Amino acid sequence: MNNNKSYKRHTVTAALPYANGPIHIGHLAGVYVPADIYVRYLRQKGKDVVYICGSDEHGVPITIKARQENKTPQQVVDYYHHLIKDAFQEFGIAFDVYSRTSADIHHETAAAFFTTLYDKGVFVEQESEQYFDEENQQFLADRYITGTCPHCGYESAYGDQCESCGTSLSPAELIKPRSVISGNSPVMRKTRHWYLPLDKYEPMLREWILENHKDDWKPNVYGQCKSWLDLGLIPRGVTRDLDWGVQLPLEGTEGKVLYVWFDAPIGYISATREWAAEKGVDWKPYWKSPDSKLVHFIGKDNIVFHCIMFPTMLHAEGSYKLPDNVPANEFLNLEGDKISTSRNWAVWLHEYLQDFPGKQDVLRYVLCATAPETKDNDFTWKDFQARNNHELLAIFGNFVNRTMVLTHKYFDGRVPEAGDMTDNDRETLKNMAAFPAKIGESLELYRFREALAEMMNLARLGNRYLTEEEPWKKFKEDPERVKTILNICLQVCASLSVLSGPFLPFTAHKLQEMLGVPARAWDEGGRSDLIAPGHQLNQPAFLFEKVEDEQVKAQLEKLMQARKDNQSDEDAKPFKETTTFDDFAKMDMRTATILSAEKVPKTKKLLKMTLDTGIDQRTVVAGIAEFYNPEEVVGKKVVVLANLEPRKIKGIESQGMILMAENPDGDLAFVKPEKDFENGSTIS
RNA sequence: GGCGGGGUAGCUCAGGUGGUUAGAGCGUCGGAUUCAUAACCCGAAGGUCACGGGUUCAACUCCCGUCCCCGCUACCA
Repeated sequence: MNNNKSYKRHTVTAALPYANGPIHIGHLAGVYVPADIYVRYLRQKGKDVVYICGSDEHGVPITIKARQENKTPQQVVDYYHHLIKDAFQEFGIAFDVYSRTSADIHHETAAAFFTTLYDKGVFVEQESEQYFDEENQQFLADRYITGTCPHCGYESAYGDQCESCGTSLSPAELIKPRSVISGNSPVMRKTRHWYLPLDKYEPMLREWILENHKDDWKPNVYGQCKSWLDLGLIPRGVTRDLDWGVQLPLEGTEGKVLYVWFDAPIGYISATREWAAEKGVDWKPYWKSPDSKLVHFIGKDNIVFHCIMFPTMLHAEGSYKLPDNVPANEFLNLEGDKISTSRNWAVWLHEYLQDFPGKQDVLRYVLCATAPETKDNDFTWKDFQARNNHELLAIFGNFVNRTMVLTHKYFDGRVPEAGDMTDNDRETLKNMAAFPAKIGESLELYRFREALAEMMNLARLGNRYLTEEEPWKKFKEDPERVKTILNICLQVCASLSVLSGPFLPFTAHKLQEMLGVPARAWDEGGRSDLIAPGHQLNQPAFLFEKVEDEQVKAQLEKLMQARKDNQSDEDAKPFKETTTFDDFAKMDMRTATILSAEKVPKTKKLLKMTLDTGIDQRTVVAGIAEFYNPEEVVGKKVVVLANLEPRKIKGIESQGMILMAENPDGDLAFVKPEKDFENGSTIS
């Protein structure tokens, strides 16, 4: 049913990297390495395939970064676009096109896409109130508003999230909001936006995903989609008030752009158009013809966009086909911790290429072997070393080297002719012939780890055969026999040079040069006549070198340094701005005793408590349930901010706030008077 | 709290419409070997398949409950 043979062409996309930082091993293992292996395999199968990627260059974070660095957004994306593009290229990720969303062709494509949907009446138009900076005459995106976090009191919280306590916010919740641009307090003003009514397309999505792709999508992808569909979809805004991005192609909408999640996936289409124009072919069949297979490689954080929103857009547009598969991977950790750009806890591709020149294939191998296909996985440098030294080098490299050295020693590097075959010879050749189909099957099911292990089994087959036949013992009495043995070993080497291609392109090429054989199609990989008798081999050279302990140690030290730098940053949480005595005096803080406490149902963090303040009894809700059980809290002496404006939380009115101390690890502890004062005592 | 994914040998992972001794690679130990980058090859040890119930002639595989990890989501005065 999903046999690749029934498809005329393949359109393969890899998630567009966001151009505000470099690429790290998590991106590679999750998306680019598997996608690259898949594409190289298809190409070797002789398929018509286009491999699409590019930089995602719009959105608010880039404009913020530009402002911080005193640059234009274009300068920021130019820098990262080239850094990313060059690193991919050097690493051997063989995109047919690596485009960018700031390119003209993308602006055109995305605007036209929007117009088509607009003309079809797909969108819902709605007015809402948003913060507006009067001095600069512009609406403020969530990230452009800063203010005091209502939760932790941090004074530089953003409109969408507080970076101090991690709470997600909406701009209206911020206390004392300020515009990041002018520093002024913004005002609420009406603005108009366009929404994609995902709810209307729910039946289509249900049938397409839940019924048609029950069996061929990965469980994590299918499950995530089902979860979204069962929760019920709601309209999603596709426009934003911002001056960086694709302008809305409508009259009177200056200052409005497409929201990035609408804009970015269209980037796949724009990139395809760019490629097609250069090549002089028609791009449309790659996206619109039912006999094209469309596959999106992404990480698990992108599932909803690629399985729900983008397909809805394509469907609503009307002339596109929907993706055939979205093989999303889980996440890769590094030395036991989450990879984090802001904490600099990562192995950056451009740094790896510097530290390990010429070792692209080693990283490709390790990342494929430990790819988080079914669950999160951990990358460690020790594992990197072991896989290089004990697998790539000891099994693959060593087999090739043994064969080459023996052939040079006994036959001056000329391929000997095979004579009469023994059972073992025939068995070995028969086994070898099965590899292209076996590996290919795994690849077509997106089981890259399995496929890689199978490829290595071919090298194992060679090693076993060579050891069993012991040509170094037989050469004196029976040189004719040795000719046959080495001929067979060389055929295995030649097969390896074909079948390792998708996984280890640099190594495959090097091996082909060493053997003096051309690149071959995938299905020729198991043949026993890939290298002809009498053919002169080149000198043997090592395919892989040992990774030494010192190199591993250096990488680990680099990471430890990052961790150290990071910790010292965190410990030094800066003081807040100076406040006035008058402001302080406005706060009425009292000692109180907790009379009763219970967990608020259906929440993880909330505790509902009754306090005796000495003056009254009141209800307070606090987010401390992760640190205190209701039972252990009762009877505790606490300090409460008693004149804080009451607020409803989960339907319960909270009349005040209990003062808590928080350490750098995020642990909470009650603040309480040192002596056991009666309830209602004032704090000043 | 709701939802999704996952918890299988020291490590990284396969597996199964329920059925003889639960698999692989790496690591460890032993043997054999010397063509090879002390590598290859052979063999062994290692697992109450997270935990507790249930269904069954039979469960790691199905059902119920619990715990732990990751993600999405709600919540945090």
